[in-house]
Amino acid sequence: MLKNSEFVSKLRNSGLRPTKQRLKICEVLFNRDKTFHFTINDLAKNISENFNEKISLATIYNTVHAFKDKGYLKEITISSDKSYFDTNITKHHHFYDEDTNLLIDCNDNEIGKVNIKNNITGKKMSSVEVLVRVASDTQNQD
Amino acid sequence: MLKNSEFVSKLRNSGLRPTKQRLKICEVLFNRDKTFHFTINDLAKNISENFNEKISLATIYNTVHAFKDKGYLKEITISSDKSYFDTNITKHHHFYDEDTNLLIDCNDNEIGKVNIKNNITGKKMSSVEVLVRVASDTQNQD
DNA sequence: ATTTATATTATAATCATTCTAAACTGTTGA
DNA sequence: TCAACAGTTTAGAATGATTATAATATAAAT
Repeated sequence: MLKNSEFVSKLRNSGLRPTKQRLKICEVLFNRDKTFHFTINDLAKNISENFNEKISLATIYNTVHAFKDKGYLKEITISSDKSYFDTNITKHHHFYDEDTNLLIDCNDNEIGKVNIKNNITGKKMSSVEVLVRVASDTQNQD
Repeated sequence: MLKNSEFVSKLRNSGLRPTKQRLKICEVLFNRDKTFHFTINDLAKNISENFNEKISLATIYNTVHAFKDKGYLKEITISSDKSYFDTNITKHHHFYDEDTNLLIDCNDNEIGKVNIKNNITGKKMSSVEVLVRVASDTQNQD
């Protein structure tokens, strides 16, 4: 639950001008109690349906990517045609419900630490992510 | 290292007619000692450069998807704009080298068993996959 | 052989994303 | 305060990967 002036400094601190559009997107994404997952399409729809001001689709793309680059969002790719963004930027894993197409964060008490015994020589690990796909017992068994 | 007659029965057994095009694609994908990763583009290029016969891009898409649906290939999505297919269909995890854009299979002795303590109620886990992104120490630290 | 279902093909259509370049806005500092 | 500049937004066009189309060809069944 951040307020407008905090978004202004957050943006300024990362070299992004606090424009009307970016502040609106901050409000939609970060002015909440809980983190959540969204697609670009979800976000565009949310803004156009719930607010009077219209933000161009190009700006939504630009802003989401800028926020991702600055580390305010994480991207989670489920399949070639489904990309989600996550406002939870801490290290965590996901369940993906194939019946509902919903992503669900894992708590640390749900998936234990992944034990990586050997890394590629000369490389640094930049992330370790687990995706557990789930589906109801009676379908999607393929 | 399978031979042509084996591909014919493999295809017939899964309800796919053993056409010239599918057999050629089988040969390119499965007539090898080691499994490997490829993109649709890699495969199309490989076929057009190394063989006289030309296979339509639509057929390559259709065939790769048919093979995936039948369980002869696994798809690995790295980001929204990069999708790889893997001829290794056993359960395993991956390293992704962000410098070279290369996928590397993990052996079981490189990543220990992922310990999932709680699944979503009423759901069956259909897959558990770990992706470890790596990059050289001197770049891609963001 | 003939028929029927399935597969291939070139090309067109689609759709998400990115590009473009003109108009606009935030910031700086005179 | 206000010009000047750099950064931002915008609508619409361009791109590019994937999928649809519908005519032709091929495999399998009768």
